Amino acid sequence: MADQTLPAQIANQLRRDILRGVLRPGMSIKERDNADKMGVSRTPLREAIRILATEGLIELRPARSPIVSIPSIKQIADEVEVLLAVEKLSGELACERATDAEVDALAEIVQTMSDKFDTIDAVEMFEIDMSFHAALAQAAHNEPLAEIHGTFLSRLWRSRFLAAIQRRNRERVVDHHTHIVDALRDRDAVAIRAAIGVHLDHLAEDIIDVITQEIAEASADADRKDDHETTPLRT
Amino acid sequence: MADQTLPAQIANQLRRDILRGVLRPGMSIKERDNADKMGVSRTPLREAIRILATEGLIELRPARSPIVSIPSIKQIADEVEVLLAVEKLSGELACERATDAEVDALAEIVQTMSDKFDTIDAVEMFEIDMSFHAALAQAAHNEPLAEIHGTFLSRLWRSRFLAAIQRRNRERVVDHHTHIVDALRDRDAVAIRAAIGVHLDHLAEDIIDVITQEIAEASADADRKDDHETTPLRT
DNA sequence: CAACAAATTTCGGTATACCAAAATTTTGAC
DNA sequence: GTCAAAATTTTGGTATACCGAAATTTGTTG
Repeated sequence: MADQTLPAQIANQLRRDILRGVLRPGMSIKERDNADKMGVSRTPLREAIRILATEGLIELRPARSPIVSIPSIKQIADEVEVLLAVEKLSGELACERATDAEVDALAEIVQTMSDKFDTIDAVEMFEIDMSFHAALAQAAHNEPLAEIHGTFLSRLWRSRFLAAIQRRNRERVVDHHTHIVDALRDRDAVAIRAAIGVHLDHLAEDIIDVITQEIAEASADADRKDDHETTPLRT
Repeated sequence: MADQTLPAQIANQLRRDILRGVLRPGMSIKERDNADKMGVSRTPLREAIRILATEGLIELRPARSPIVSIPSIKQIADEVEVLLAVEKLSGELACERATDAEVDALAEIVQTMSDKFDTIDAVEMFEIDMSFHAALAQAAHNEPLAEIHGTFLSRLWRSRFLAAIQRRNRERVVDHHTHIVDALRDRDAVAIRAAIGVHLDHLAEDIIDVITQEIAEASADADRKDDHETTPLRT
């Protein structure tokens, strides 16, 4: 892990905190506080914040504290729309260009999913899911494509995660991925687009449900102090 | 123009220099030199470099000077592939969602293109072209989509520009755009995908030609000092 | 003259200092 | 007690200082 640059490491840490919900949407990320907390100076932390901003996890406001992004339903829907197109293209290109070894690697990941389904927790399952989609982008042999694919995956990470822990069932998680690999084995571009479409359409619905719920909760305690973990009592 | 942040302004300046060829592919961008030259400190210039790096115009190398990206043919082909998919999606969504006013605005741009074709230079024509594609992304009413569309447009800006000044003819520049607007007027998603496909397929060929040529030239004087405008004499 | 090694310079990465704009708190008037 | 205005603190933006790693130059040796 030490082979990454310091800003990248800091970004990883912050990303985890955001995605796991330690830093909740709307909270401000103060440069000094977080820099001190992590034992680094403001400079690399600042850079880390920019990284997460381009990933869409943090929202920069000129001359104000950056805040953890509060994705609207429309925004999430838009992002799913893009992810859908990007992943369909990846699948299509992978049908043309993937090596047999790469297809086997994808199949391996799905097998792992199936094997471990009942023994691991949602976070671990989710990380496997992420690795599957990353491997698919790799198999398309188009680096910039893999790059934006990664960007949108991480933008939707938290939403997907929240959706995943609610709608956890073997059929969705395993079968849909199996369909994708099967289509890839057959080098069937039409089938893979369809499989990915089904996969993400379901995802979109799940996400919308979860976010709608979260927004409802958020407006319930809208006046909480947003830079403290605990809600302080009013004196 | 003063309403932008300082790093953004610096990035704009550098971007222009790169796209116009003042900073040629392979040249190193030293923080101190450029900061002094532009009368700012290293901090905002550093940030500007990161911005351009995410746009793909600059390549960061750990512990080394960043260099102006030297896109390979494969890389450009990959980027065109992505741009194609992104713009097709934009067109499709625009067919569903564009307001009549937005369609009119697009048509207006094409009209301007046609009117001014014989009187303005390649750079100006190109900027109009860029504004057309940006407006199309806007009409799709999907902000993250417009964002990555912009990213890939700027990554391909220089290549497209080089291609444009070589293959300049009214039929390509005007007719193709007209087809796109017509399809949009008809709200015909299939037609607009086709029109965009034709447009960018031609573009891809042109770019490949130009870049092949540029690479050939570059290897001819491969040993030039890459951080000076003029080739210094060896003593 | 060539080649390798040591000294020097250059340069990116990080930390720190300073400033101006925002936000917050305090204070004073009504 | 309330509200507004002023003083204070907080915070992001920028400049500068410092460090260690790379690259370059210089010097030495065969």
